[in-house]
Amino acid sequence: MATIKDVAARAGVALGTASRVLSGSSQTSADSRARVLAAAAELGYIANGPARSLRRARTDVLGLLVSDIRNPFFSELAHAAEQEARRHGYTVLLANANEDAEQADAYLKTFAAQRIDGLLFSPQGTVSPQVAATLASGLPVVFLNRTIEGVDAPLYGTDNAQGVQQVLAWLQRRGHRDVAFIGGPDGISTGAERRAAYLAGRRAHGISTDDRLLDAGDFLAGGAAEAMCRILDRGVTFTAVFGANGQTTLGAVRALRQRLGAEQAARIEVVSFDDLDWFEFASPPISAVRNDASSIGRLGVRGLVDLLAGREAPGQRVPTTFADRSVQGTA
Amino acid sequence: MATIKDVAARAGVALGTASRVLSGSSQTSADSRARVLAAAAELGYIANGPARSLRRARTDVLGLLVSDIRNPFFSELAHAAEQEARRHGYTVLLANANEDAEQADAYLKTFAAQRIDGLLFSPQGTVSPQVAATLASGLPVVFLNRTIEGVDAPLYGTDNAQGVQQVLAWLQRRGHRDVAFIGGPDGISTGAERRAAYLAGRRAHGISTDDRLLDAGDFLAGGAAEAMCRILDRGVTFTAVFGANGQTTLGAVRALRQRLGAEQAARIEVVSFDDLDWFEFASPPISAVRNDASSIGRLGVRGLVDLLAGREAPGQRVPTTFADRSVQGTA
DNA sequence: CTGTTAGCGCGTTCAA
DNA sequence: TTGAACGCGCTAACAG
Repeated sequence: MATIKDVAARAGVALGTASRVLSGSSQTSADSRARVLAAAAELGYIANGPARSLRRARTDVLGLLVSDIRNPFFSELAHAAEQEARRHGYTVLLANANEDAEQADAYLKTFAAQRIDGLLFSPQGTVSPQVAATLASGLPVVFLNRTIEGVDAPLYGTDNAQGVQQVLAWLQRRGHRDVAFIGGPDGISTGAERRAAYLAGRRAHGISTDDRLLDAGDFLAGGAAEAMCRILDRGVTFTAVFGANGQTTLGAVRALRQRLGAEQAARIEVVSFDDLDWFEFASPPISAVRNDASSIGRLGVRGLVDLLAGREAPGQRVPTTFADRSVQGTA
Repeated sequence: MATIKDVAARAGVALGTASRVLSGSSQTSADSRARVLAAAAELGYIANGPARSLRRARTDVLGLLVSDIRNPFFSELAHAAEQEARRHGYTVLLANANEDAEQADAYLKTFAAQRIDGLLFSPQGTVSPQVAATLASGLPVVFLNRTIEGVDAPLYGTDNAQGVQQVLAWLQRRGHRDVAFIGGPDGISTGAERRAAYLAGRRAHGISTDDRLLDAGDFLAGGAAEAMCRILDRGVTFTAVFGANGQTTLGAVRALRQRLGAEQAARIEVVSFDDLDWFEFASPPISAVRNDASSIGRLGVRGLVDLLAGREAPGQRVPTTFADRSVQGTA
């Protein structure tokens, strides 16, 4: 692979001149500029990133640590973040914690070794030693979607309170009184916020405050299905189910159909935080809070870029919209 | 951030000794080993990756370029690949071409700049100049799921012929004669292979050879919906639809329901290459070829690791299974 | 087994 | 504007 030395030799200039042309740092004569560029093109020169990083003490790489890349919310977020980062001249190193604090720690170490310039982080909720070390290191950090209590880093995430309000309003409009709520882990900020907003608002929207209708999973389909089963086992009746994220709703619907059969299950209306492709096909169709992953990813990157440029990054709550798919004439 | 020099000073040994202990290259005395390790722990030393890469002329980073990270098949594949790579001591740099050859080129350039050690590649089908340069550079490459005609690199992918056979057998068992087929781009190897297998096998399975029942999209929901509409517009009747990948099936179902309404659409059976979470909830449920993304990702990484170690990597077709969800008593 | 030293490729400083 | 020289942090080669 050609080095800058090869380029300089071919262009008949000194190494320094070639470097100046290629990294555009200072003025060069039109003549040497042209010759260096031509030589570089002929040789297919691509600067050696590690060498450049070593010298400049920055990598132009941002780390993105998400909790579960198979969750469509995060894969869309990752996609948007990547696009936005590229626009600002950064490469994204994507890591998937797989909802597992140990893996998150391992990746944070990898990020540190790679000397990323900044971190986009969707945390598990716990402050492990590695997380603490990362935060203490002075690395610019932005939280995406989830935050950690007491940590001073801007959060770019969904307006959970607003989303839950939309669900509550919908439940009331649909006349539901007995509603099963399947939340997420309380240690994850989105889980806690959505649960808190639901508990705070249910009475005012005419919804039963019977806590036997409440349970929580792990924000994955499996744990949510178990939670749904526990509620069913308690023998309280309900006419609607509210799943606190997309995977949770998936698990809940699965459990309902398995336990009650498709026909009985279809008598229960389902509403979800997070909108998924197939909700329109469910019977009955599932209404949902649209959680704008793209915007969160994009804004998060912009915030981090601001931080890196020494500017302020205040964080931001992204508004939700509600997709009402309830069928006319039923209630 | 602490350097190896700091560690050596603190441990009271020379730089080289610290390096030997920390990278475990050669034998060191138990004493210096203990002292270096202690010093490193106290300082929270993490080796500078770029510097190490520069010196060793390798990065221990693998590039993974997928065509669409928002496609669940690829997000699962990426997840599995990442896990497997980690087991072998590699970090994965994930890039998303977004089904766009230009973006793919941009990422290949980034990979080259980062000096990745090897590439896992799910190509668009076209050999752009950048793809050609990458292949010509001698970088070890493995294709995942898709290949490029005439390029000599091992492919780890689905056994498309087998999968299509399973669909054909199912269609025959269900007594379908008039089947609409929505394929993918012919330039993508999976699109071409699935289409070829379908065309080759349909007559033997008692399926109409009327080519008005054939169309193709872009392997995304939007293009597939358009293809479905074109078939509907031709006015030929059919009792089943076969979507050549998951997103295609999604688009097809959407189009059917929009054009025919949910009730009429429910009279048409749908079968898919790729299995998605929600197929069990569709009415009627959608049967599907299970496409083992995890295995493909895992095997691909192993193949690339073999290549990097100077061993052979023959490539492999991963067998499919079929999820028959057809409802008893109907046909 | 350990200390010393060269140099990976690059950007930047200092002189000219 | 340009050339020459230095050093980023690390590993490997060599000498002891």
